[in-house]
Amino acid sequence: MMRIEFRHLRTIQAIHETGGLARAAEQLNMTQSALSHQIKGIEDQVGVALFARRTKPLKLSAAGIKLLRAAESILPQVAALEAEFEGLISGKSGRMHIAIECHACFEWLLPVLEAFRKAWPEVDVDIRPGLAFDALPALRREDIDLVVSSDPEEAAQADFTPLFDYEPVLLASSQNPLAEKAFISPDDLRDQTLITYPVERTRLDAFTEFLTPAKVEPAAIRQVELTAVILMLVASNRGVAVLPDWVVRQVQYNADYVARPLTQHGITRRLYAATRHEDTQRPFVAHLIRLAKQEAVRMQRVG
Amino acid sequence: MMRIEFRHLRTIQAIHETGGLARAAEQLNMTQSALSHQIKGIEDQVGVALFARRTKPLKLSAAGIKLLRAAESILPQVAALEAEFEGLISGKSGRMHIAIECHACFEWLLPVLEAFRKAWPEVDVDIRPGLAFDALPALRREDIDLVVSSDPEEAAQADFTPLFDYEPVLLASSQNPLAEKAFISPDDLRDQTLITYPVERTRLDAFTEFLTPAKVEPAAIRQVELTAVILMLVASNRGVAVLPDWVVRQVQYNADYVARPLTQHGITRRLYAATRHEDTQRPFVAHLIRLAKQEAVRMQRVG
DNA sequence: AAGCATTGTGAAACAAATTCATAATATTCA
DNA sequence: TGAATATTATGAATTTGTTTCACAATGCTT
Repeated sequence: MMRIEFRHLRTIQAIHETGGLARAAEQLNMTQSALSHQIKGIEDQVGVALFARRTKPLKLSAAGIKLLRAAESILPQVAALEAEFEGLISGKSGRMHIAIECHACFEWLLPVLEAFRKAWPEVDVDIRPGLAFDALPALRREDIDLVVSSDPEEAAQADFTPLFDYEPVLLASSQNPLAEKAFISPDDLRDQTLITYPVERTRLDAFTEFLTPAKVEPAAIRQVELTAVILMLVASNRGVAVLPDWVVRQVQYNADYVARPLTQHGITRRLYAATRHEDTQRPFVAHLIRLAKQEAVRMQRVG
Repeated sequence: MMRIEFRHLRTIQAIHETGGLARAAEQLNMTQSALSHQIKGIEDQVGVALFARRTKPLKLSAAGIKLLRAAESILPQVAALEAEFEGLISGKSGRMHIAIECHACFEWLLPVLEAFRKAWPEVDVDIRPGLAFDALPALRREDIDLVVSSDPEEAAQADFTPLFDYEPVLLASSQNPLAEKAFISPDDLRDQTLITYPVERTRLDAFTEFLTPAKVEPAAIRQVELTAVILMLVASNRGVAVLPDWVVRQVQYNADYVARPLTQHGITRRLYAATRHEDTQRPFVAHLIRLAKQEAVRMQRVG
């Protein structure tokens, strides 16, 4: 059982254009006989005559005209699709869905994406919230294409490209007694309210790098979504927070805060872009990572 | 070299709907293996991965989604086309392009077509002017589907179905001397201006049935397109005309005209519907002819 | 009516899609 | 983690569909 196929649409269009089987056949690189068989094929299948047969230069019948109209509407759609695929192959277009484990990174990432969109207008860019946890498996299964993370995992078959180093620092109101100290020790937080983003402890530098190793628990924990709100709460001395130095630096003009290193010599963390191995070298992926690094440098200078 | 085919569109849609090769295969009455080969086929052809392969219930990739979108747009168009063909096959739809050799028939045909359009809304109805001459060859080559004619030709392989008989009569102003006569002889027109439709003499009853056999030429001939204008000119005694009795009857309430038979016993002509032999029995063709006869009967009663 | 241009046809050759059987791989659950 | 289960992949054989070749048939032109 033969159905209408693209071949038939191309054939009917070619016959109409050239006004004859033989010429159409030439245009399609086939024999005239093939086209004759082909037409007979669909006519038998759909049960209507596509051409007026009494006339010699074959002429479209009413049904044939309907088919031609369909061809004229459908074939360009397919051509457009193939052009899109062409873009995917040549690397001009693609998808760049990003997950950020580092909660504060949102503000840094936005200008990066803005620049990226200008350079790669055909790439479909998005930040996927909600999968900050389990981002690496999602990366592997192609739910997303890039993860901003500070925990490179050997196991995950992904490339971790370093973006920039930062220092998690303690941010406290200048009214807070801790403002007196030159640096902060874990014990200093026993009687403090710690304000964090609403994510697991294992994703928070304050715990993974500082409190948990020292087995110290703060007096209270308060979870807040927005960086701006955290800063407000700290300013009014309702708690202290651990944030990347560059976040702090961007608000330091405000005298209500003080920033202090964690431990005597401070802690240094490194942020990575995790990508699937086969993607890392793709032009627009590499470009996004480059832009991200540049933005990081610019950001460090703000201080 | 394999191209994108409808089969691929149906496949990707089915896989998306059912969420798996095996289930999609069942829906399409194929084996899972066939689908696996099939998608491998297009992927090789278009050069992009349509599915994320690391995951087990196969999931569409960015390119796959584009293909799915195309499928969702294209497949309904094809379905609609096939439905149209279905209509053509079942005889509910079709084309009914009509040529009228008989110039006066226009007014009689219009109400017929009005009724016909209501009964067969899916049939594409039209009156094709301009090919009043050579209408029978056009019928044979399927340029048109029905010819209203009063000259059945044996040669033309067409069916001539009688519609109704009429009598061409002479129409003259009541001021005209001919109004005194009980019937008209060819010689009576020697000193008259004859008003006719602008077509060849061989298509005018006045010549073919009356003047030409008698080798009589009127004093002058004036050609006018519209029946209403002919009537007006006759009323103001600017000439005489030969028109079918039923045309005359429709205006006879107007005392300015008189109608007189041609020759002592009058001339009788018969109008036919010519159709291609293979079409004559098609339901909507037969119906149109029936409607035409009915309208003719109704029209004769007006007098 | 003859000649030319065009379309149609059947058999053979060719190309492609599908199946069968089974392997490989991912996911789930204990 | 490993066994069980579900899902997809693969190769060879088979089936199905398409194209070609050679020539027949038909319509068109003069």
